[in-house]
Parts: sequence; structure tokens; C-alpha cells
Amino acid sequence: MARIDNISKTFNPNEAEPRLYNEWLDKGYFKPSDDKTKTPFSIVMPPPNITGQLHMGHALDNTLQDILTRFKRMSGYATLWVPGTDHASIATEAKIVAQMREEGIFKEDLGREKFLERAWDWKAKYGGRIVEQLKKMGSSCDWSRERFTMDEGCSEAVKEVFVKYYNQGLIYRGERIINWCPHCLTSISNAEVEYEDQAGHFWHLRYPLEDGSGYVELATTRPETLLGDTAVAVNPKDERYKDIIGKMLILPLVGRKIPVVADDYVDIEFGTGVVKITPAHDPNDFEVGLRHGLEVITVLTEDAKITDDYPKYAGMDRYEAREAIIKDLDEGGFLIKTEDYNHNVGTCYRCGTTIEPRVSLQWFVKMEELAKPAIEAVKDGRIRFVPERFNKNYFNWMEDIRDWCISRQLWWGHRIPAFYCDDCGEIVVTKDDTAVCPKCGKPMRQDPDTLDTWFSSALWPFSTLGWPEDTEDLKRFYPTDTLVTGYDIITFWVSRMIVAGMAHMDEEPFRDVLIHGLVRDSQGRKMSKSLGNGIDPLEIIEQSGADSLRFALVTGNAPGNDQRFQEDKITMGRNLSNKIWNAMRFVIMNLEDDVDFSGVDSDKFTLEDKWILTRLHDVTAEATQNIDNYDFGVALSKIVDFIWDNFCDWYIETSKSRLFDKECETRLEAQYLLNYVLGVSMQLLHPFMPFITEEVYQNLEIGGKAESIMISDWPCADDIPAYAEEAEMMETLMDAIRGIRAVRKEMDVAPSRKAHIIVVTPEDRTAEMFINGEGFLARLASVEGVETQKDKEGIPATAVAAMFKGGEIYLPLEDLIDIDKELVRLDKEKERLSGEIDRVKAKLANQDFVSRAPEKVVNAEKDKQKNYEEMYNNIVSRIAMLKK
RNA sequence: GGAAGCUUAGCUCAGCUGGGAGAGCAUCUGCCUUACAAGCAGAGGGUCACAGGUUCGAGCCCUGUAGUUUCCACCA
Repeated sequence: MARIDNISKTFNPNEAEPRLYNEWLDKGYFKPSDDKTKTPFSIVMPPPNITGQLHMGHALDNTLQDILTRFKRMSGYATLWVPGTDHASIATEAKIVAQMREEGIFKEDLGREKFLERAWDWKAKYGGRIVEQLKKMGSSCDWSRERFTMDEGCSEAVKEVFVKYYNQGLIYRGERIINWCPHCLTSISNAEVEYEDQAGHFWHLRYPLEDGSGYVELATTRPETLLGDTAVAVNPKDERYKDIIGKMLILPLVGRKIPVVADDYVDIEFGTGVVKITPAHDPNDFEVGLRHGLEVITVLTEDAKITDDYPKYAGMDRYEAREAIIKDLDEGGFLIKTEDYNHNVGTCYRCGTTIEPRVSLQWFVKMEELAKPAIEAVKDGRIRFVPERFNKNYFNWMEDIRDWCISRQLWWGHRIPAFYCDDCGEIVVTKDDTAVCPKCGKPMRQDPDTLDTWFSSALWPFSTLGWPEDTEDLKRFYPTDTLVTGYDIITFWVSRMIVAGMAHMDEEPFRDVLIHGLVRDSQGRKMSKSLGNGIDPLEIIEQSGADSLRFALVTGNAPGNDQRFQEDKITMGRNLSNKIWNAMRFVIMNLEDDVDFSGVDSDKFTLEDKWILTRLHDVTAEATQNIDNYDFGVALSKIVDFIWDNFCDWYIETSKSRLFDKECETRLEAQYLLNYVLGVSMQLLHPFMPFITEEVYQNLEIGGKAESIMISDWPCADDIPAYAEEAEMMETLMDAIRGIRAVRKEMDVAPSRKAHIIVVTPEDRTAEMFINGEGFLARLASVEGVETQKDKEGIPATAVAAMFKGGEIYLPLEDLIDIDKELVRLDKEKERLSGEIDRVKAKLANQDFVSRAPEKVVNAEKDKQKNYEEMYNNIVSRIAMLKK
């Protein structure tokens, strides 16, 4: 039975991918090498939410990480890619609450403990889903080190950090105005607010002066907050209102007396230059309130309803109340006019509900001092964003950073390690869960709130490696090398990891931050659930395999750029797989079962052998360089071009005449090189398309083959011989073959019609090359018989001419050729050449060019001129001959 | 208000530190040539958004303009 009989006619990713993945997993290839002499290389995976389903963003992010990881592993590093998931406090809690609501259960009825049990159950059930999906992508992360932001170790790290910050005075508790989501019923940080343009109104109101001397006119977009007004502000420089500063106003509907205060915050130019001040429900007003010692009156409940303090509106939600209040204002003669107005409204990034600024007691991290070393780390290049332009994005956020509100009124998350004594009011912040009051010895009550999800993910690069323990992993793999993530979470996550790394490890958490863009739909829109335009990566994998998906995500994409996802690219990936599979089948098909490459003699390598080796040498060097620079798209296209164009379309074709002739004395060398070159190509392609490359690699006959391609040594260009001269000659020959093909096609010579060729060249070496190449000239250009001569003596008038760099080729096809047509064709070619010659001549006539351009460039131009002129002369003489 | 990206063939996009523009798809024309029709061969198609500037030389560097997208801030 021949070896080809064991190989299926097509590659079946659905069968091969899970099988290969499990093999890799079983063999432990995903774990870092134990060899301590190897340089470590580590990546931490941006932890997907446990609520998440794999989407194109994850697919891209993980593909890029896997490319790097596989490349580095093959390049001899002790490579660790740490996977894990994020508890995603708001998102998960919202899901569970929603699920419970369907059963008619409320969180409060259940109680904290029962709720958390339920949450952990939920995590156990759904948290593994995303992990299984990542495996389908081929991700070669070390699952034995998988972490979860709420596992024991990470929780320990969170507590450690909280206590440390608190003791350093970097965490404080205070009553501040924060962003409140009335739907999620929790505070959120500035980073979690998304602003969107909304059509609204501008209501112009009048507030009467207490002394009856008139009224002031002002405008607002949120009339319902009027209930909480405790002042009206004007700019101290505003001449119009100089006289009323310090006077009292009667707040309409409420009747409260409120002062007119002067504050620079008011923009004289905007509106009427008068602003109503509601310290409890507007961040700017809060600041004004602080400056003027104004009362803070909260008028909205946590779920954004009017409080009981205003019986007429109590219980109405903020929009209902708005309508009612406008109506009452109008009826009371306080409403002057209503304008349409577009303004930016802050919304919750999780649920989209309009956030309500609200004064409440929360925990904050003081960011300004912490940000400094984090900014420095990027400024002086210890951390590098790729592409570099994202530095600005980072600085923009960091240099204007506000204190970070970290407490959340949620149950699912890391509970704040602060304890209160209800007796004496003592506050203790400690890692010890059973704190007793140091003053009165009574048990203390732990803060009910949890921490912002991003507080724990900020510690990810070291908490996953074992910190605060001083583990082997931490020593070996921290700092990590590259962080791969989308530009959309630079502020949320990347910046905070840098801050935490500098603060706790005193060392930056990673060297490079590889930023990628968004995967959009084919029309360039963001993929979203509401639009229903999302493409499910799992479906793609089901249909075409993970290799095709990975190919589609990487090809033709530059770092940091968004990309449109098109089915075409999947097809391209699938076609490539098919091409590779068939190339392998060809190679195997022409291999005897007992083939023995020990007799291969490199002295017998032919011109095309030396050419393909040279090309392999080049592509290896270039692709390696490109991957090192994170130019994955460029690397991939070079590798694919090599495989498809150089190897399949040329090398395989030229090898056929040698393979099919069992007596051919360089047959063994051809067989050997087909296996070798395809094998190296598979190694180069492996980081991008791990599955098919493994399958092909295993089928090939390669000396010293590794147990798996993924642990084979990355090809080294220096180990691949290059033959510059022969490679160039081969290119000339290829050029001639293309010329023959083009001419035949243009002159309508049927492919089945064989023609002998007369090569006219003064160079013996070139002539010899054509004679030697007769075998594949026949196959590649329908050539039958090659003659060579040094001059044009005796060329038949009715022969078709093809020019190449170094000479001319004639195809005597008397019976077929229309001389007039040939003349037209030659004339066109003559025109083209003449244009080229003019251009080159003009350039070389330019003294500035000749004297200032590098010699290399000038010589290239001179060469060009020589070649063009040679071809031109050949054509002219050919035309003259035909005309006779 | 501040910042950044994008604008290259009909479509989607590459183009590394400046040296006469590429790919895939689509189109047209031939081929079932014993690895592959998911293929092979050939062809057409671009004042690289616009206007200036630097340079011997600009798709690439600088300035400005227009269109477009995004991020940050936010004036009631």
C-alpha cells in the first residue's frame, strides 16, 4: 500500500482540529519548558467575562496572542500564555438578577449568601463555556495555569492591594458625587460612563427675586432637578447680574429661598448666563456647592424616582416628574419657552441607562500620584505601545486622571475589606475577615459593597503568577513580555495594570502592548447584538475550520486598524488549506515507501532547486523579521505567496518532469527538496494556521522531524543555503516562460499546440540554461524542442517573438501567424519600451540625480536603460524583418 | 473644545526606515495540462482625496483644505 493511500483527498478541519488540539494538550506542549536556561516569554490573556460567548473580538485577540506564543515557543523561548476569566461583576450580577426575576425571585429576598451561592453555580455552569470556545480557536495557552479573577489567589491579591493602598493613604472613603446607574443600582466609575448625543429640550425658566423686584431667567435640560436647587449662579464678571449677587430667590414650586452666588464656572456667553445649582445631582454644581457652602439636597431615590420629601411628585420616575414639573411651571407662569436641544448624555456602559449623578458615600483610589510612574514608564520607553500612536491615547487619559470610584453596590465581586464598629464608629481595613473592634472588642460589620471588576483585573499580570506569594512563576515570568488587546480598553484596563504593576511590583507589567482594532461587519458597522449583524466565530469554525478563521482575521490587516469582516476572506483561507493539502498530496504521491534521502547530494541541485532554496531563505528571514515587528499580516502574505506562487505554481511544476522520469538522475534531490521546502513552509505558517500545518508536517518525509510541528525549531534563514546567481538566472528563465505564455495567448496559439523555440542569446550560460530546462519548458509553456543560437541568422519571418532580459525567443508557427497582427503587437511593445527609455534617460541626464542619489540607485537605472534598449533594438529589427 | 485614524484598481485592503504602485475578490479570454476547477495560464483596470512645501526623487516626510470614523472632555 502506497503512503498516499493513507491520506484523505481533502483536509477535514472538523475531524482534524479537535483531534490535534487534544493531542497537543495531552502531550503538555502548552506548558512552558522546564529548561531554566531558556529565556522566558510570557503573555497574560485578557480575561474574557464569564458571561461571554466567543465573538469576533475574542477570536482576533486570541489569534494574535496565539501567533506570538507559537512563534516564540518555536523560537526557543520558555513560553507561557496564562489564560483565565473575569468575574465581570456588573454584567454577571445583572444576568443572574434577570434570570431570577423570571422565576419571580428578588435578590433582596434571597439574601447575600444564597445569592452568591447561586452566582457561583452560575459561574460553574456557564463560566467554562468561553474557555471551551477559546480552545476551538487553537489557543495554545497553558490551561493548567488557568485563573479566575475571584479565585483564592486573585482574591488574596485584591485584599493585599486594598489594604496596602489604604495604609498608604491612597484609598479613602468619602461622600462625593459619583455616577449612579439607576438600573444596575450601583455607582460606576468615570471610565464606565459612555456619552451619547441625545435630542432633548432646553427649558427657559424664571425664578422670582425674594424682594419682588423681578426675576432671573435661566435654562435647564433637566427641570426635575429644580427640586434640589440650593442656589443660582452667575459669573462675577457678568455686568448684567452684578446687582443681584447675594440676593435671594424663591424657588418655584418649592418655595425654598436660595441665594444668587457668583462663580467663575458660569460661562457668560452661554444661555442667559445664569445657572441653577443642584449640588446633589450634577458634578459641576457639586463643586460650586462646595465652594459656596451650599446645602446638598437629594431629590431622587436610587432608582431615580422623586423622594418622599416632595409629596406631589413622590414616586414618579425622573422623566414622569419632568413632565409634571414642566406642566406645573407652565401653569405657574415660570416657563418662558421650550427649545429643542441636542446634548450629550452619560449612559451606563453595561445597560445603556442614563446615569444619574448622585452624592453618596463611596471608596476611591487617589490616582494622581499613582499615575506618575505609570506615565513615566511609557514616556521613557520601558513600555511600548504598538502602534506608537496609542501613546497619546494613554497620556491623554493618564495626565488628566480623576480619582477612581471603586466601590460597587453589588454582591458579586470582591467584598471591600473594610470593617465598621457599630458601637464606636471605628473603621478597620484588614485582610482578616473576622475583625473585632480594636477599641471595644466587639465584632465588626464588613462593608457590604464590592469592588469594581477592573480593580482585580488591574492586578492580572502578577496575581495570575501567584502574587502576593513569591512564587517561581512570578520570578520567572514577571514582567510579562507582550500584552495583546483592543484599543477600546486602554483606559479601562491597560492603564490600570501599568499603575498597579508600578505600585506593587515596582516594575512595569509588560514591555510591549500590541493594540488591535475592532472587527466590524462587511459594511463597516460595529458588530452588535441590537443590530443583529454579528458573525459567530463558532459557526465559521464549524463550516470552514479555525485555520480559515484565523487566516481571515490576520490577512491584510495592519496593527491597530479596524477591519471589515468578509466571507471572502474565509473562502481565501479555506482555498489556501485546500491548496496546501493538495501540494502535500502531490509530494507524497511521488514518494516511494522506502525512499531514503541519505543519498541526497547537494552538488546535484539544479537551477530551480537552488532558486527555491534561495527564495525559502529570503522568505524565512523576512517573515521572521515581520513577526518580530508584529506585522503579522505582512508576514502571512509573504509566506502564503511563497507557498502558492513560488512553491506550487513554479517549483512543483518544474519538478514534474524529474519526478515522472524514474531514471532522472536528480529525481531523489527533487523528492527531497519537495518535502523539505514544504516542511519549512509549514513551520513558517504554523503560528497562523496551526492545524493544517501540523497535519501536513506529520505526513511529510523530513529528517529529524519533531514530535509535533509546534515544538519544532523555528526555521533559521542562515541554515538555508542561498544561491544568488542561480536564483537570478532562474528568474530570467521564468521571465522568458511568462513571455512565451503571453505571446502565445495574445496570438491565439492553442495551449495544445506545441511549438519549438529558438532562443537567441549571446550568452553561453543562458543558452545552456534553456537547453537544461527543456523538461519543464515543455510543461510550463507548451514548448517542444529548444534550439539556441547567438544571432538572429535564419529566423523565419513568420516566427513570433518574445523578449526577455538577456535575449529573444522565437516561436516559428508559420501556419498560424497573422503577420499584420504580430506587427501591431510588436509596435505596441515598441511604444511602451520607448516610453520607458525616455524616462530613464531623462533621469540619468539629471546631474543632480546622478551626483546625489546613492550609487546603487543610479546603477539600477543604468541597468534598466541597457535592458530596455536591448529589447527595443531587438523589436525594431524584428519589425524591419517582418516588413520585408 | 482637545486628540487620533482613515481617504491607494469596481469592492475589501497591504505598501517596512522616501528610489517609478501590489494582493485577494470581481471583470474579460483561454485551458478538465495525471496535486488542486476551492484550480492553472493570460489580460484589462489606479493624475495613491485635494492644494502647497521639503528633496535629485514623495503613496510614504511637513503645512493647509475637504470628506469620514473614533477616542477624550463637556456649558447649565
